Amino acid sequence: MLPQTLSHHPLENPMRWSRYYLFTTREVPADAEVVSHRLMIRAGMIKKVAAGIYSYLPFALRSLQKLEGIVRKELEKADCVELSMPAVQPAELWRESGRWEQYGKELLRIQDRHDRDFCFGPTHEEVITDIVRHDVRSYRQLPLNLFQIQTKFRDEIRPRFGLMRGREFLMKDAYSFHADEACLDRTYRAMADAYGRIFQACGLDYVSVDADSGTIGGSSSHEYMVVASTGESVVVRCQESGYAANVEKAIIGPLPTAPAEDPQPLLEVATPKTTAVAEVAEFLGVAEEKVVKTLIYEVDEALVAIAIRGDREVNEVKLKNLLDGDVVVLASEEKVRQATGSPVGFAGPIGLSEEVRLIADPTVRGLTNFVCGANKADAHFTGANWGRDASPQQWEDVLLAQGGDPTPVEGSTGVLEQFRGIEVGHIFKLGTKYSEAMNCNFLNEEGKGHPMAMGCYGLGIGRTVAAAIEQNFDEDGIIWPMPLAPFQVLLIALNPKDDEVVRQAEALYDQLRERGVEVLYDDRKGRPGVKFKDADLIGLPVRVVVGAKSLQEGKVEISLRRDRERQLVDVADAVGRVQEWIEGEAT
RNA sequence: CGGGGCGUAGCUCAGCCUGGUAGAGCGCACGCUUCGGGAGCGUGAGGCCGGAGGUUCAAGUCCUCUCGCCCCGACCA
Repeated sequence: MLPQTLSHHPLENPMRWSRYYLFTTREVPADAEVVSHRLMIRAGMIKKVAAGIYSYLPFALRSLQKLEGIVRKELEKADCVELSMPAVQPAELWRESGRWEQYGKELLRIQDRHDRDFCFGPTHEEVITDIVRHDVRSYRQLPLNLFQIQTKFRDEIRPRFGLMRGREFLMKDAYSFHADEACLDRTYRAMADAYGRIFQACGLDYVSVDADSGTIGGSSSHEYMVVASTGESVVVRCQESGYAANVEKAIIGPLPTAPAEDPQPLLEVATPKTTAVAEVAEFLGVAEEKVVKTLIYEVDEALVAIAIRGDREVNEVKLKNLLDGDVVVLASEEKVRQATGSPVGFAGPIGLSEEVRLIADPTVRGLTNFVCGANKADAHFTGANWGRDASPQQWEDVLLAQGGDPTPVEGSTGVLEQFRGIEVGHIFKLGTKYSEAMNCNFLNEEGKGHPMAMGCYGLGIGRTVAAAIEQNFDEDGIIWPMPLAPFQVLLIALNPKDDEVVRQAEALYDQLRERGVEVLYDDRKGRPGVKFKDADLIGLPVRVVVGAKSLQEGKVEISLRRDRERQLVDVADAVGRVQEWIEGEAT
């Protein structure tokens, strides 16, 4: 998308609703589940073309462009320079980085007329690295930081929630190149600051969290989460210690453990048909924390047993990173039988098949006389103890953190709270992963070649606008934060058949435009009720109503969408008051 | 990819079990009344019932296949 300015000469840009392309609806398809999706459809912002693929109608486009403007301004402050790369990319580059094979089905692969392979870019590390390696030779040219705002495509397994998880989506992506890690660290921090300013400027309640770096790879990574109950990500945070992380990544402080007991003999007890931890615990009259749950995972071809406290869950992202497997899934019934010699539900760390690697989570380390499956149908052990009865090959943290857990920050007694968020930004330190694979090198002071250190910084444009709605709405519609509002003001001619109403409304319209106010003028020949309902639905921050009744006293009514408290002001004062309010709402 | 569901008017959906004249609400057009919180009455336009095969005297309805979409689970800005 090319840069566009919203500060056109006002009089050249008449925005009369009767001539504008904005069609609201009362009804919404049953599958629009989340608020932002429903409201964007009802407010005539987006139109689905195919699964996960939308047209941005004019009203939505203005909001997207507002956000783009904020992003540009803040990135330029961070010395980040805009460019634009192609959406369609040759397979050749992706083969060079190794991702043509790695990326999987999410990468939309296409062929041209000569049967040459291309993909529709889901991200642009390869292209940018290719550009930079040709132009940059010397450390003197570094660091560099480049960004674009562009349409990307990821062939998501399951697109949903409108713009929140489309297949085609608008993203700002930036890439930085450095002579050393220290320089990368500085830019990474500068970008983190810029992101903070961007989300703050949008009026969003957000939090930045430690994140897993996923398929993009690299060392350090942070996500920016907009707090929303409909978010698809789960986040934990400790206000006291300042720790915040995606649960995929989150670590916790040591959990309190029961005091060690004198060892008891290992005893096999009959536990007919009790497979779930809760059942076992109740049947044997022990706490769930004293049960060691053992899960059998298939990692590529191998089998791995994971021992974890009975009342807790395994974090499969951590597990996947730990085992470095392409596919990590819970084992099939058949494989479980192979590993344990018993049906699902009776696995335990004692007496597993030789070929199964046992990994135990620290949550079970301090347990004495614990309960676990006996690797035998309808049987469990009591009085089990590490060392004497079983010894894991590895102790590794594979715990899924949850609210109420202690913060991992040493010296703090803080507790994690858990909430949901929408991931609107993600920044990574890539290191030299791509520069090495693709020979993106520079010469240092000694004239020696080195791969450049890289960072990459994504920000979902469409998703952020959706998140803004997700965070700012009521039962009647959207409540735009001023910085992202498609227009600042909605001016309504309430009785379009009344000549005086029209005359005054037109005059106000001209005056507002002359002062550079972004105003949508509802000049439609509709009934008042319809206009009010539409006004609430589309949610522009400031509303000005010119109606026959108040006009008889020389007044017009102004209100904010946020609180809808109406004030009558003299016609002559209206424009000034509106401008004051716009200033006040500008966050 | 596994499991479930849906394709009928511009939109949201009924009708399908139990085969026999194509429906409702909203929207749209026209008229009269109404006119500061999605008006009332009347009239009207609008459909290859996703597509292809089959069963049947007869298929929106039953069967098979296909395409598309959606929901629940494994991916990510």
